[in-house]
Amino acid sequence: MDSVYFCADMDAFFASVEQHDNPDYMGKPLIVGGLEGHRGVVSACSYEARKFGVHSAMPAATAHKLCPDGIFVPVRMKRYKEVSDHIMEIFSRFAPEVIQNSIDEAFLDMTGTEKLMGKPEEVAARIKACVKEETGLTVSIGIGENRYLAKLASDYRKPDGLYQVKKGQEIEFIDSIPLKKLWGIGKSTWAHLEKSGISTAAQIRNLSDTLMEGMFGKGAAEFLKAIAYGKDPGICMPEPKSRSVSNETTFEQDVGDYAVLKDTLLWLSHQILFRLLEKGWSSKTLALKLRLDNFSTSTIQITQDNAFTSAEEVFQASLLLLQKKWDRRHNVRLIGLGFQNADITGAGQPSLFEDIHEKQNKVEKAVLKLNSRFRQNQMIKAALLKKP
DNA sequence: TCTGGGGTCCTAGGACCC
DNA sequence: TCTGGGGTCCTAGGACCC
Repeated sequence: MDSVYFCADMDAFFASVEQHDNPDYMGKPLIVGGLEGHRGVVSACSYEARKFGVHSAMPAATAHKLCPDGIFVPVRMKRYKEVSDHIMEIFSRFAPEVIQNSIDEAFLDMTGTEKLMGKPEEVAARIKACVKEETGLTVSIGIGENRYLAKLASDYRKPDGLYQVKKGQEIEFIDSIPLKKLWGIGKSTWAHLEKSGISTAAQIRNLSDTLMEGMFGKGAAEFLKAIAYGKDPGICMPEPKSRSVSNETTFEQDVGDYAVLKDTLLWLSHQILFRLLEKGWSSKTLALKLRLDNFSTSTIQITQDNAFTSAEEVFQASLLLLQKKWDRRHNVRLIGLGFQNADITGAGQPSLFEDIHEKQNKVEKAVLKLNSRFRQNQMIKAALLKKP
């Protein structure tokens, strides 16, 4: 039986949600994120804004220069998550297996559903109509015999696209897309390819495996070979090999004051520990990330024998890492803290003895509960306030 | 232009063990 | 005295994606 995959990818998702929620923004250049006077980048923008050259990940200042009359709004992640959950639920009505790949994108395994559901293109059209009717948003759907082709196909006719890579036309399809636009080829790989005189997928197919390996290393060579033939290089892992939880913050002005860094680490320690506990995970490895005023970035991490159990413990460890990594010669632009290699089995084995952090752990779990209730209260309050 | 925040995977080298 | 091969764990950095 032939495999059939859909990749469903929302069009300009954050910007479309904002336009839908605020009809005044419809048809206008709308930019989410990249607020004036702040350090930051554009998270998403409407197709009207793209005409000015604005795109996501663009620095705020550049976006303002290119599109001075654009409407700039802050990111409302909670709202996008709500809409995302609704859309994923819609997908699950049509597909036996839905793998969510990001907030606005999912892979649907439609293999073997044709008798029950109809031809792939017809089902895709029904999904698009359903999403449009229930959320007012458009989604582009790509269809292919593997997830990689489906992913590229979802991008092929954006926005509001529907494209199927037909059997036997995989190579032709790959060759119709500029090599540097293929998923998985970023800035560095493209620079490397160009330097090696490679600019098309056909060239990659024509080079021997040995030659490719010599130029790019085994892993990258296999990846490039796979995608040049339109094969799935492993675009989404059903079970991630490791999990992490991290928070980071970029200061509006670079910081040289140790006390400020210390305060920020205290805050970050609570954030990441709460989030870790909320998920029911545990971790023995704490990582500190620093970005200095010259934009150089480095990390340092430590692995203990036992999982971290209290924010105070995390905080103390983070201070040690900071002392090791920061020589005070440069001010700090960004500081971040994260747990690596989290144990997600929930078996986060409590130590044999009631250790000194045990009490604190209990306190923090209680605070965590309070916190989530507090958030709900805040939401309720906010909702009440909004009513005239 | 002046560069967010949250993730995942890979690589290479060192330590340590058998 | 010189020196293997494999495995695992850990670290730091890098690449890429949304």
